[in-house]
Amino acid sequence: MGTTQLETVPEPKYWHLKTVLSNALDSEFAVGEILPNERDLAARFGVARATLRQALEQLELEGRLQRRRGVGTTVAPPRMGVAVGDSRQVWPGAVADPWQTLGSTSGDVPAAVVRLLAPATGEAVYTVRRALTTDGQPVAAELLYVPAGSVPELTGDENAATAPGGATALPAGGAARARSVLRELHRLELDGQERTVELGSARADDARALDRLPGAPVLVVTTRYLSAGRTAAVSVATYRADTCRLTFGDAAPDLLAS
Amino acid sequence: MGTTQLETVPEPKYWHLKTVLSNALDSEFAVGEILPNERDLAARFGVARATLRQALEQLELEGRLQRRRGVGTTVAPPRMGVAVGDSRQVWPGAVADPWQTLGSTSGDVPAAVVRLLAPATGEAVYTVRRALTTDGQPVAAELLYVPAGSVPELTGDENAATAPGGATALPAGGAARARSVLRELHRLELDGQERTVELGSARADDARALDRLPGAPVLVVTTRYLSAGRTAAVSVATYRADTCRLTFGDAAPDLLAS
DNA sequence: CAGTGGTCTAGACCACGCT
DNA sequence: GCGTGGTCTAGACCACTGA
Repeated sequence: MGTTQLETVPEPKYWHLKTVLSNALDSEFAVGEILPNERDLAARFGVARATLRQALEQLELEGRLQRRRGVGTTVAPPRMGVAVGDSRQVWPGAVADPWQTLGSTSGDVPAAVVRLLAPATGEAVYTVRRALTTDGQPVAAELLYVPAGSVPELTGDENAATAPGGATALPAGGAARARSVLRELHRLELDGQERTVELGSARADDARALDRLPGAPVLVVTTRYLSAGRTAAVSVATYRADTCRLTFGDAAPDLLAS
Repeated sequence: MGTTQLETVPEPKYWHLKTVLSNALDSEFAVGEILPNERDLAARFGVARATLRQALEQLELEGRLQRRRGVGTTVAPPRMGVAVGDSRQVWPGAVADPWQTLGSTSGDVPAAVVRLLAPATGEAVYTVRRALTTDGQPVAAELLYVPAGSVPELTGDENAATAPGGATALPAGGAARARSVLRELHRLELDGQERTVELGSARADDARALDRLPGAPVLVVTTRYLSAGRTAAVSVATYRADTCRLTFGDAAPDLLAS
C-alpha cells in the first residue's frame, strides 16, 4: 500500500559533493593545479565550509588531493608504488636498500614490539631510525628494533641497566652507531620474515618526518625478521597513506601504476 | 632576550582528548563495553560535540572503538589478522579458500582494472563477487575480473556484445555460474602473482557488504594473477581497515596478534 | 601582511536500532 | 517513541606560508 519509496535514500551532501569534485578533478584539472580556496568552493556549492571540508577530506584520503595549511589545495599526482616485499628476502640496510639510516633513538620499546621480540627479561634493545624518500618527498619512517642478543659484538662498552619486566632501550647514538648495528645484524642468517599491514594514524614524531599533521592516515607495516628460530629484529614502518601504494611480490612497481 | 617559548605548541584539543580517551580505554574499559553517548562525553570534557567526535573518529580509525548509529559506541576488540598472501600461491577459490563465492555481477570494469588486464580490444570480462567473513563478521568484499580468454570453455552460449575500446562485462549470474568461472580458471597454470595495498574509502556497495557507512576506510588489495606471461585475472579486494590487519608471509596470523 | 587550511563552538535536524 | 550516532550550519579564531 503506502507509496513505494522511490529512490529516496537521501545521499549525504558531502558524499554527493565528493563525487562531483572527483569528476571535476578528472576532467577539468591537471596534476599540481591549485583549487579555489575552501570558502569560495563552499559558497559556490551552496554548503557550509565544514561540509565542503568533509568532501575534501575524503578526496585527500583517497590520494586525489593534497592540502597544505597556509598554501592551498592542489591536485595530487597518482600514488607512487613503493616496493615493500620482493621475492628475495634480505636484512634491512643491505646493499641497494633505498632507506636512509638516520641514527639510533632512545625511546621506549612499544609493548606490541616487546611481544614480538620476546626478549630475555630485561634484555636491552637497539632502536634504529630510518627514513625513505622518493624524489625528495618523504614517504615512510621506520623504527627498527634489534635486541642486544642479535648483535653480540656490540654489547662491549655501553650496557644499559636491565629493567625488570621488559626490554630496555639502549642509549641513542649517531648514524654511524646505527649503521654498525645493521652491519652486525647482517652477520646472522635470515631465515624468513613475516609482515602485517594495517591502518594507523601518524604519531607526532612520524608526522614531522612525513611532513604531515599528527593523526594523518598511515599504513603501518610491521616486519618480523627470523633467524635461527628466533625473532632477530622487528621493524615498524609507517608509510604515508595518501601518497603511496605498497607493492608486494615480483611486480615492477610501475606495472601497477595508475 | 625574548621569552624562550616554553612548551607552547598548543596541542589541539581533539588530539589531547584522543590521548586521554585512549588511556582510559586501556585502563578502565573492557572489550565490548559501551561508552557514554557523545553528548554526555562532550559535556564531561567541556568541549563541543564536534570536537569530541573528531577524537572518536581517530580512535575508530585506529580500531580502538566501534560506533554504530542508533546503538552507541563500544570498545573494539583487537584487530584480527587476515592472511592475504602466503608462500604457496594459488588461484582464488582453490580448496580451503575461506572466501564465499556470491555470484557474478554485471557492473562496469574499472579503467584501472582494464589497464592491468590489457585485454584484447573489446574482449569480454567475467566479474565474480566474493565475500570473506570471520566469526559472522564481514571482513572483506572482492571483485574478481576474469577475461573471457582465460576461461575459453565458457564462451559457448552467451557472448556479450563487444564494445569498442574497452572490456565488456559479461551478464550476471548466480553463484553456480561464478563457481564455474573459478573452476575453469584453475585449469591454467599459475606462474605468479603481484599485489598492491593502498588506502581507499568504501563505495556504496562495498559499504553495504562490509556493514559500514559509505566512505569508511578500507584497505584495497589488488592482485594480479599471471599465467603464461599474461594477466589471467585481477582481483580487487576491499578489507575493513578498522577491524583487520593484513598478514603476509608464512606467519600464523595469531603470532602477530596484539 | 594577507590568505590559506586547521580547529572549535553551539546549536539544529535526520536516519537508524531498539523496545 | 526514544536514544543513538550521522549530517549540516554559520559563524569565530588560530597557525602557518609566502610575498
